[in-house]
Amino acid sequence: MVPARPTLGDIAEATGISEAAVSMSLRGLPGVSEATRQRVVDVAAELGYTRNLAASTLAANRSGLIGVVVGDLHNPFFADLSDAISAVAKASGLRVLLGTGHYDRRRELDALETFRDLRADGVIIVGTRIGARAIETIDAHLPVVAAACLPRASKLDRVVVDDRLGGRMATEHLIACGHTDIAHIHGGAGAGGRERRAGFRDAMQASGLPDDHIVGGEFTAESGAKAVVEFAEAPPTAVVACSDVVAWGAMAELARHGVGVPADMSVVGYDNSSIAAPVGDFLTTIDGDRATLGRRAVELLLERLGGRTDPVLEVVPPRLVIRHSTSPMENP
Amino acid sequence: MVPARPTLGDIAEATGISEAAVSMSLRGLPGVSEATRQRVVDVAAELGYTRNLAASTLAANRSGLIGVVVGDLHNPFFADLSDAISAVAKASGLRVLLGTGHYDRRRELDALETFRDLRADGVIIVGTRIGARAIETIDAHLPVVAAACLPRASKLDRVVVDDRLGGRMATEHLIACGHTDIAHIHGGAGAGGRERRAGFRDAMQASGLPDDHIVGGEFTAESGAKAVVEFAEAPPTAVVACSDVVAWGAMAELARHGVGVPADMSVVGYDNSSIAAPVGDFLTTIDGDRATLGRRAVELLLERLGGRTDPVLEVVPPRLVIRHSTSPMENP
DNA sequence: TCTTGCATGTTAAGCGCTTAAGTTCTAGCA
DNA sequence: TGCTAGAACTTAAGCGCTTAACATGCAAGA
Repeated sequence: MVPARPTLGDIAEATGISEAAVSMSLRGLPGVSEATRQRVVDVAAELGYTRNLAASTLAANRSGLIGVVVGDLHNPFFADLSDAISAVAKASGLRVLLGTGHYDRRRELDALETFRDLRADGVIIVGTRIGARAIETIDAHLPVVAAACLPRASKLDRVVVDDRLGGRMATEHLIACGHTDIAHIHGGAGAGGRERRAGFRDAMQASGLPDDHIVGGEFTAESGAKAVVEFAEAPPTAVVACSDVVAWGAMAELARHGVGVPADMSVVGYDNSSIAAPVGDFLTTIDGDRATLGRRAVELLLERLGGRTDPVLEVVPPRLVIRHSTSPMENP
Repeated sequence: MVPARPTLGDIAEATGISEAAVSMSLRGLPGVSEATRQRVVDVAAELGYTRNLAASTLAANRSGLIGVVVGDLHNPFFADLSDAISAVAKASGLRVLLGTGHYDRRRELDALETFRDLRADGVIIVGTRIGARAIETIDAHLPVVAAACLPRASKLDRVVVDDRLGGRMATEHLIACGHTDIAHIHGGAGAGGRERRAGFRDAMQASGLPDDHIVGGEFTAESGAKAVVEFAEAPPTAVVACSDVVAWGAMAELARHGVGVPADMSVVGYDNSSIAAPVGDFLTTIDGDRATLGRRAVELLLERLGGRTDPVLEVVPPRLVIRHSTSPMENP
C-alpha cells in the first residue's frame, strides 16, 4: 500500500528530460517534440505513474473536477439527472464527483464545503434544500448552478423544468381525448406539486371545465390509492397524477376495484421515471427531460468558468409521452 | 468569483503568529495555547478562511477523503448503503465523495482512478462490475474495500450479505405459511442473483418440494412483470423475487390482471429497499442490513489504514421482514 | 544559583506539480 | 556569412499547506 508512487521527477530522471517537459508531454501541451512525448508516455506507463491531482490542483489552481450535490439519491429523477451531468461533463474533460445529503441540510452543506475545499472548478446542486445564504457564500468562491431546484439565491444560474406547463400539457392531452370530467391527484408542497396543480387548473379553465376536482396531497403511492377511494362515489373519467408513483398507487387501487385503465379510466403520470417501468411501456406521462436539464446545467457552469457573470434562469419545457394509460373518450 | 481566498499566511499576518502555529491551531493540535487558538479561529472566521484541501493533501499525504464508487445509483439498495457509509465515515472524521458508473465498467474505472489521483485515503466499491485486475492495480496504491459485491480479487477486504441464506429464509417463510407451489423470479448473473436462487433451491429441496419453477433473469421491474406473464397459465401460490424492484414489477402486473396480493398470491421481495415504500408497509422482504454492511465497510477500511494487511471476507446475515404481501395458505 | 523540563512558539524544508521566463540549437533567409 | 525566428527544451519560483527540528522563556527541583 502506498509504495512511493512515482512522480514527475522519477520520470524526468528515467528519461533524462526536465520535469517541466515531462509535465507538458503528459498533458499534451505544445512545445515538446512528438518523439519526446512518446518516450515520456512510455516511461510513465512503465513506471505506473499516476498524476497527483492534489499537487496539480495546487499548482494550477484548477482541479478539473466538478461537484454534484444531490439531495436524495433515492429519487430516480435525481439519479438520472446526475447521470446526464456526468456524461456531459466527461465529454468536456471534467471529472464529476457526487456528494449527497439525503435531505439533511447539514450534510448537504458538508458536501458543498468539501467541494469548495477541494477547489472543485464548480458545483451543480440537484434538488437540494440548502439555504440560499449558504449557497451564496459558496458561490462567492466557485460557481454554483442549481438544477431542478429553485433556491432563492438570485445571483445563481438555475435550470428547471416548467412544471406548470407540464401540468397543463398532461391535462390538455386528456381534454383532447374528449374527457371533461378530469380529476387531479396533487402532491401538496412537494417539489413541483404546486406548479403542476396550477397547470392542471390552467388547462381546465381554458376549456371552461371545472378545475376543482382535486384530491390527494402527497408524492406517495398511498396518496394515489387513497385518492381513488376518495372519488369512488363519483369517479371522473380521467386523472392527472402529480407523479408516476402516485399514478401507480392509483392504478393499483383501481385494478383492485376492477376499474380498467384506460378502458374505464385514463391516467397520466408525471416524471417519466424509471418507476414507470414496472407498468412496462404503459404509463402516459410528462417527461422532465433530465438529459437537457443535465446538459444545460453543465453548459451554464462552463459559461461561468468562461467568464459570464450575469445569472441565468433557464426553464426547460417538458414533453408529453403518450403511452397506453390514456385513451379517447368513447362517445356514449 | 474566486476573489483570492485567504490563506494560512494571511491569518498569520493578521494575528502576528507563524503559519505553523496557525495551522496547528486550526487543526486543534496540541502545542498552542488556548488563547492563541481562539484568536486564530476568530480571525480565520472573520477573514472567511477555508482550508485548501489540495495543499494540505499534498503536504500531509493524506486527504481525509474516502471515495465510494457505486455501480448504479438507481438501485435503492446501493443508495441506502452509500448513505450508511457516509454517516459512519463522517463520524470518523472522514469526508465521503461518490463516483458512479451506471454499470459502465469504463466509467466506474474512471471514478476509481479519480479517487486514486485525488489521493483519497481509501475507496469502497459498492456493487460495481470493475474487473479484479483493475481493482488490484488501484489497491496497490490505496486500500479498496468491496461492499455488496465479490470481485475475484483475493487480496481485498470484502463485506457481503449472505444471499444464499437470505434466499432460503424467504422461501422457508412461504413454506412455513403452508405454500407448496412456489416460484422464484431470479436475477441472472446480477449481484447476488445466483446465491439467492441457490438459497431458494436449498429450502425447497429441504422440504421435498419442486425447486425448478424458476423464471425471469434480470434485476429489473420489467423482468418481474414478464415473469408473471410467463407463469400465467399455471400460477404458483407464492413467489420469491430476487429483489424488491422485481417483486414490485411482478405485483404491478398481477394487479393489472386482477390477482390480489396476498389474497391470491404471496410475494416475498429482497433488499428491504425504500422502493418497498410505494407499496407502503406492505412488502415482505429480506433485509440485507445495509447499516451493518456500510458500517463494517468503513471499519475495515479504517483498519487497513491502521495497518492491517491480511484480507478479510465478512458475511453479514440477512433478516426476514414480514409484512403484508404474504399470508398463510388457505386450506381448500 | 544552576540546571531540567515543559509549554509555546518559530524556522525552514519540502510535498508534486505548473508556468513564466530564460537558454540552446537548428534552419531559413537576405 | 550573419542574423533571426521558432522549436525544443531547461530553470526556478511558487502554489498553500504540514512537520520535523530547533528556539525561548519560565516554573520547579537540586
